[in-house]
Amino acid sequence: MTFADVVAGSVHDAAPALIGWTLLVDGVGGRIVEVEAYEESDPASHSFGGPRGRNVVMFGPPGHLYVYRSYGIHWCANIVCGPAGHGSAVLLRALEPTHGLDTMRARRGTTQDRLLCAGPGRLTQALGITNADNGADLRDAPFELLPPDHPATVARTTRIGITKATEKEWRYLDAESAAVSRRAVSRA
DNA sequence: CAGTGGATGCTCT
DNA sequence: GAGCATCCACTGT
Repeated sequence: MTFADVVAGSVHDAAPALIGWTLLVDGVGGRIVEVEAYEESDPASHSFGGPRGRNVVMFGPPGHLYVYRSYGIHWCANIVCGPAGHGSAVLLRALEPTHGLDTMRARRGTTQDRLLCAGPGRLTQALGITNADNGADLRDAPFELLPPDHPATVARTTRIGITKATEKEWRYLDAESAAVSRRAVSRA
């Protein structure tokens, strides 16, 4: 199963299948341990209501990056999934840091390795992903995607930080990783 | 530990 | 002008 095959499928198949892949930007990054799925029919999704403004990348080909600014401060990164034109994407919420730890510590200004990539805003800061990467093809440099070296135990919960469609269990995480932004058991 | 509020910019399902 | 797919510093137990 190549990365292109994974992201070409339905976002609901692609999201859990992406857990365990390693994402690197210029050789810096880690193992994907937490994602959320968004699609066009989903009121919580930026693609809800069709292609307009910032969301046009979500309706493009799969395997590209969709980057947006969150709360005026942070960048958040998504991988476009599904057949082109479907407006679905997977939000990257947490990585387990494996490559270029010193670079990530410097960018994040912290020595707390547990929080280096635990959260969508932290992750983009650690990898140096910004608006300039919006629409980039993840098959091209400086990006690299490496397949899982061991199978992950994938857990499923409701999504974090949204106010619409909060009942959908479209958040997927590695149940055994300590690098996730919030544990599977912590429920409101 | 938990809970609260400020920072900050883009979109307007 | 309001609301937001967030994070951090601060407060009070």
